[in-house]
Amino acid sequence: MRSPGPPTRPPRRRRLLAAAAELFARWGFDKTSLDEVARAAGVSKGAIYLEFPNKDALFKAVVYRELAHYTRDWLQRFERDDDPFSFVRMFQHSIAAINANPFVKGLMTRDQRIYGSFLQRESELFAMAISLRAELFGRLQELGAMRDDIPAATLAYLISVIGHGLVAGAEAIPERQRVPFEDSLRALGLLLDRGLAPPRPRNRKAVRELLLAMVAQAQAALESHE
Amino acid sequence: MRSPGPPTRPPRRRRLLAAAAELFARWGFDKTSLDEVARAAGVSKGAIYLEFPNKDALFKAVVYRELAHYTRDWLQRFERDDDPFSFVRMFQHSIAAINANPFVKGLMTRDQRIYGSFLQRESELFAMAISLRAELFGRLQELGAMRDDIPAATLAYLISVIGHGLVAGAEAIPERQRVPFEDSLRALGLLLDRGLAPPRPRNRKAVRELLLAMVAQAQAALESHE
DNA sequence: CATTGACCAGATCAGGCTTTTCGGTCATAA
DNA sequence: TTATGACCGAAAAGCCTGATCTGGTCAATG
Repeated sequence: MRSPGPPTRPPRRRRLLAAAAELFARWGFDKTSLDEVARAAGVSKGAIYLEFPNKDALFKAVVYRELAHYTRDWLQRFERDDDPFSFVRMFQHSIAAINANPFVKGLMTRDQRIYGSFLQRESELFAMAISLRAELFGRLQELGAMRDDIPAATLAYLISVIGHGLVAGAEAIPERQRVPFEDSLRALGLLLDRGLAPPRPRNRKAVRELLLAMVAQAQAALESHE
Repeated sequence: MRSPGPPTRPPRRRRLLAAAAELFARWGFDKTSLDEVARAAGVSKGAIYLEFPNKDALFKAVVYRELAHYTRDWLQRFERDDDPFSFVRMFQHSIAAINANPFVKGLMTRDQRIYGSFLQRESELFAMAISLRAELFGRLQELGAMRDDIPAATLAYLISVIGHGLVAGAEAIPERQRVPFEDSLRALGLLLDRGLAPPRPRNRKAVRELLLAMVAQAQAALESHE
């Protein structure tokens, strides 16, 4: 028996994904050619088509890979944190992890430079980010860990656009008045900590456990996806 | 004696500003020619240069005019509201008014379609929006109407990028998952209402008065600017 | 003296053409 | 059977040239 997932995960596929991730991150979807990817991965161009049906699929696989990385990053930041649970930390870690990953950041801000023409064709990826968040919030509400007088879907949407503003908006603000990313992140955390808190707080330890479990589960799902 | 402000406010200038506002809003800075503006205003092209030193100045004057309109709009929404004071209302009104004015909305989101090449040259306008907000927040903090454990400047920045996310981010979210603007606005209001509240709330009536006075003052300043 | 609009120079655009690039295929090689 | 890379067609990128547009000026007008 083997761990679940498609038949085999040939190393060639990993090398292709790694090479593609690097090139896509640097040059973007449109300006990265499959010839370059093949060369960087040390295989022939034809080999790409033995692993992926087309360029879009390769790119999407890279994004899934990066989403898994992001989730793992988030999880690690969370676990390293001794605070049992608070929205401050949850969002600080989440948005810091988003900001650290160009693909996830680009996904959130619809960065034309990275996603290029892929943007017009694909919407599944964009939808996923929000529904994952909505699901998480719904669970937190059920658990009494988050205010429930606002629908989870609305909160998920709101947090998404706020995150968008935080990572994209920074560039829209004149340098002189910009606030260091960490400062704005902490301030947002403080804001949400109060803004999202339930009327009477629950067992924070249990919430932390649930949260970690959910994130780990999402990460596993993303990784199996490749 | 005459009300303060530059010497005279010839009607020609008003007509030019009105015509320019309409054309710029429809076609954007780059694709609106001064010939068209002159024709729409019923004056000659040369007359534009008797009022404004160049196209940039005309455009900037239009933006100031629109900022004054926006502030008046905000003020009216506020006054029509019987709730003495709450951040819910304050931000709902503010962002609703922003969203209703293409120039202010475009200023906030750095809309290339309206601001075009003007964007690269100008930063003063962008800076102003934030510093006005920072000043307002500072006063609210002094008055004990807003939490003061976060610097006013940081809060102003944060609210700005959140607003950016709210009006710009909407377009970045797949239709299917989008939440009606009013819903997200109300949710944000609820969030900030708790998130920004001071430890012990003050006289809300007084806060409302102060706020109205400050906004009115800002509006007057903008209007005198033309 | 206030106002006009013909005029200018520089930038932009249109379009027709050639060259290059690139996703995807498949006969061939190992 | 697995993997390669030369090859294909379509699309994009350059490129050139002439036409057009447009911000800004200023002699002429009333």
